[in-house]
Amino acid sequence: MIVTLPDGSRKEAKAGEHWRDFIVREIGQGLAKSALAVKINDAMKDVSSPVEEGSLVVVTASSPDGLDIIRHSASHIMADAVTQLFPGTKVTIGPAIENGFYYDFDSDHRFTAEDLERIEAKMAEIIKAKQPFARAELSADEAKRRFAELGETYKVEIIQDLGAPVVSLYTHGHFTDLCRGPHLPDTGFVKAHKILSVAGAYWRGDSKNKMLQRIYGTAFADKKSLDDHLHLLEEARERDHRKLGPELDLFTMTEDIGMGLALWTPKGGVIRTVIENFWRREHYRHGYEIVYTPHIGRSRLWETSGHLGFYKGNMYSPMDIDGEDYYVKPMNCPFHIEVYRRRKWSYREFPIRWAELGTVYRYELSGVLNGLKRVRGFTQDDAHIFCRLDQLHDEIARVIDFSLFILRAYDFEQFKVYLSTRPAKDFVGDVAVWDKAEAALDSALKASGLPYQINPGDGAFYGPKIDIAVADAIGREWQLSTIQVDFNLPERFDLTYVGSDNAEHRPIMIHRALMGSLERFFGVLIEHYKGAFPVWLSPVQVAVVPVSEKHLDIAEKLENRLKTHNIRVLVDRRNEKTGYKVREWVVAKTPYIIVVGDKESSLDTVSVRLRSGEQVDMTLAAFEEQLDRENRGGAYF
RNA sequence: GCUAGCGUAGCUCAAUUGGCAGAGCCACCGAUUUGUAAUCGGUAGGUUGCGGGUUCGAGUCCCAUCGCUAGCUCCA
Repeated sequence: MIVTLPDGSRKEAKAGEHWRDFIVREIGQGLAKSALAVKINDAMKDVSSPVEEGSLVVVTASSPDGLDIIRHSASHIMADAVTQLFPGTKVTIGPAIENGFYYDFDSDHRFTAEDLERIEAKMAEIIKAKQPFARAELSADEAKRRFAELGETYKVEIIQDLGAPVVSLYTHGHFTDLCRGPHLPDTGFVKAHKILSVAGAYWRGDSKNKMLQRIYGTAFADKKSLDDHLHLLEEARERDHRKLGPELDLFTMTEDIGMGLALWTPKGGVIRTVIENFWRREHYRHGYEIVYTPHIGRSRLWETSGHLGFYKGNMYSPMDIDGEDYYVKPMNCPFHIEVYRRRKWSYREFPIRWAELGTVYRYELSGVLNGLKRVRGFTQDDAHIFCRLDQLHDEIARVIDFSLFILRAYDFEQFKVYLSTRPAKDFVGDVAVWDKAEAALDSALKASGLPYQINPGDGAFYGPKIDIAVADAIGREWQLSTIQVDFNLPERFDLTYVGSDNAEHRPIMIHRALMGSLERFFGVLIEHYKGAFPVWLSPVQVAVVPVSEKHLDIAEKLENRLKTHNIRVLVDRRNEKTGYKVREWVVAKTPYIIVVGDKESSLDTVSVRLRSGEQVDMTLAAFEEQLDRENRGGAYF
């Protein structure tokens, strides 16, 4: 029996022996010890499973596959611990997930924070005992009988639904679970684990089913990786825009206004003003025109657009105006289309690019609302491009470039791009047009030089789309830009243009948003910058702290001088000690704090305190030059 | 929407088994004239989210409601 290793070497395996023995003999003791599982012909198997012919990859903790196995095994260990500590608990499913694992339990007992600690400790015992994971295969009927005897009704249901004649069970210690595997050689391979939280989850994710208790945990190959991960969680907590936003007085939400509706405070307003001005300036520069449209429209509009058919669940009830139903807009597109429909268009005028910071309202389930990241009222940095099919490639390429330009301005450096293609069924438009559009998106992406991933069948029913996600300062991914081709609305609204052949043709529409929504983008920015906005975005760029009342004159002189540079500068006139005032501006994450006293009477040099806490004396001229640069010339305020 | 947890002054938090709602910061007033992360003293601030109920007595227990937080298939 021939086994091919990743380096291409071919080894002889003895029929009947287990992978562990093979690895010890043919590869080495070291790898045998760190082997968590094997991947034979791309199928994951236990190290204790019999050898097979094919190409072998030994899975260790350093691979994502290995980490998944550690976590999956950890979820079994957790289920073991929970059933030991809380007899009568029914187990359901417990997969490895992106940053850990979970297991869903059905129990009359409500798991508390203290319970989680006990579970974690019990798991440590099981891990210390190095109990081997043993695989057994048996008939589905036999397995059903065994789980039924144990009262594990969910397992019986799962086996039923699987419909497979034979299923596999994994046992460690006295705990047996239905599982596809593979698993670690023994429980001791879980080197670091942590139980994180508990929350409700419906059986099979269906709200009609019973609510189970889902316990989340994570596991790693070593203590340091776990600690790093916990630090990341802590870091995320510190950056949380829901904490920083009100703390830095950037935005607020009130019970009286309603959930999911944000208020931008004056300081947040400064940031938004800069973001919007930058956006407007760059849109004009990039060949867009800006339009403004109202917040409501007659039901007839939304019938034509199809929103009342397929989007009604996200729209608010209509209001009656003179006996007519009007709807608050959940999207801007029908309005831009009406702008288009006001007259005839020639192919010579294409492409047409219309942008709007359009405020929309969408019903979202109360439970999914989340700070600024998921709200019910928000402003999209929306635009619609009307073009011909042959212009699609260039237009998409331009939008991608533009998107990256905008996002890079906010210090996002890493991007992930997703191309979603035609759904298998339930789509509008010709397949041939879809194919051409997808080819255009694909080649535009290739031209951008960005790596991208194709999500087959994930496109909207009306056209393929490109989504761009950024990685923030701590590596979390946020999908911001979306570029969607639309074959549907031009059809529904019977949009036309006159071609060179003097005949009428159907334009293609592109919907796109670069930041997504200003609210969500702001939330992401707060976390990305940890509230320490770069100078051009900072609400207060320079705080001038006079040492005493005697120095108010010189402070105001400095203030006026900086104002001529369009700098947002404030003099702290309060009757407090210097240290007190400095502290407050530091806490507010002000980029520059300048203390002025007797030493600065001439203002030739100023004493500048940087965010780092470093204090530098520099000439006023040099400081102004630096500010101008960092403030992008004050062009956006 | 559903499940669980949580709502005390603008903020951060106290308040024994049900037994007089309190502190610091912030704000305001006064003193102080200050040199790079908190000067001192005083004053004000509350129908304990809102509404019911149990009780001699409710921040505490019960019901309802509003809001916040976590989660609600990444399928054995």
